[in-house]
Amino acid sequence: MKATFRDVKADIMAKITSGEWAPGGLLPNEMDLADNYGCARATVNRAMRELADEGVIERRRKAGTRVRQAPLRQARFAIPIVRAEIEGQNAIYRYALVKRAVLEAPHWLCARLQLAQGSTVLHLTCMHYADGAPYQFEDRWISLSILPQAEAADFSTLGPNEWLVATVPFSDAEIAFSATAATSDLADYLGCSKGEALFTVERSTWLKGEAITFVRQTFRPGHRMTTRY
Amino acid sequence: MKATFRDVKADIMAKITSGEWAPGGLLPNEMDLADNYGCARATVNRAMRELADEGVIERRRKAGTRVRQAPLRQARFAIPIVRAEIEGQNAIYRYALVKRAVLEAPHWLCARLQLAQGSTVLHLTCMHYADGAPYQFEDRWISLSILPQAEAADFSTLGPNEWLVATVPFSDAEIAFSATAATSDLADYLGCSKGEALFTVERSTWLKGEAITFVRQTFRPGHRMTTRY
DNA sequence: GAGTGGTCTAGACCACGTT
DNA sequence: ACGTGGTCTAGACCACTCT
Repeated sequence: MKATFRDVKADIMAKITSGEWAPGGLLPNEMDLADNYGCARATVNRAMRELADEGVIERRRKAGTRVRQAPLRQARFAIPIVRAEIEGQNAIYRYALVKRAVLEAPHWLCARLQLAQGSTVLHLTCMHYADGAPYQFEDRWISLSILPQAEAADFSTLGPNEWLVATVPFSDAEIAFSATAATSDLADYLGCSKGEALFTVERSTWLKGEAITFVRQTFRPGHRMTTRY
Repeated sequence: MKATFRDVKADIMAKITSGEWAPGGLLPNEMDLADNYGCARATVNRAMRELADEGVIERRRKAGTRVRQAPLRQARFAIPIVRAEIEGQNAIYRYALVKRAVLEAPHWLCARLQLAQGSTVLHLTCMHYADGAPYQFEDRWISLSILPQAEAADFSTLGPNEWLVATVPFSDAEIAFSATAATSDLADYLGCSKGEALFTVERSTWLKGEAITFVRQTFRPGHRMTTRY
């Protein structure tokens, strides 16, 4: 009758959902729980650490472990490459480069990315299609001071999204979701009416504190981003 | 000079970002790494397990550990209570119950929640204000077969959001983000123009497989949901 | 069959924060 | 000062899966 850390986790969770351990309530310490479950303290520790990560309980040295008053509800989102997202829906993916320009970073971009005024950036606008229908409009800005090789890259067949993931696989990012009304340009590209409500994702990316890229992705009308938790 | 699991994690991460261990590449096994770092295998194991959780590496018994080809980019979102969200911005929160009705669940709701046809539900519509200005419109449906006590609850001062979190603290949920155009009703409640683009969150919640509630939260124009990862 | 990661143990020491 | 969680160790056995 040896308990695994999953058993312990499930049992603690059950005692919380059943109300036996109420929000704000103090749980037994790790040693006592280990005795009760007949397992090592490390096993209880792992179970409780994961529950704390998930926002179910709160742990403080000396003060002990408590059930969170307002359980942290949190969701995890996969941030997919557009190609993978479309192909995952069994649709045919097509990519097109709309515009490419090298220019001095506009002020709003410098502010967003904490980029030095006067930096040179690569500005790309692209379209992504699913089964021939407009799927996403991508407005991409890449810092050429950090990624000078982007200027030589061929974005006519490979999207900047994929190029960046291959070139700078790991980075810090800030992501924002919102709803925006279609401008007439966007309406043309996405084949919708001007003013329609469009789901928008904006992402700023840094590598070791240096700004890499900013992107605004605007989806066709009706797009939904979904997850479970 | 013994390495902690954080040291090991950071060093592995550095070797990956520097390109020493390329995407798809095989990493040394846990025993060898433990020897190199001069620590126990369990320490290496924890470091690598966390990196695997974060989507940086992929581990398979016997096949070993590899750097992910396409690193899983994932973001975590806190799903806040509206009150906390508003008060966190140092704004004054105000809540108002707009409508309350007990009725038979409409078909679309039964489909969404896998709810039995003919179930009785409580339908609430509410407004949330920040510093007196419309912030969010809440369209809430609660299953009375699972939560009969909701019928007696007083939602005139406490929002269903908070009541539910207190009553059913833990549950499974599906969440979807999208953009919708303001109907004339919504425009009136949120003080915006009809047709404006509004950020919308829909959430369906189950407890042990039983449908509890469905909610559609529509935010005032310009609302952004932000996170880092 | 054999090599890898997955997990558990019993013990130890440490860091932190409450008291 | 003291009790709690945080982490590490050295060893062990197991589960999976590749060959």
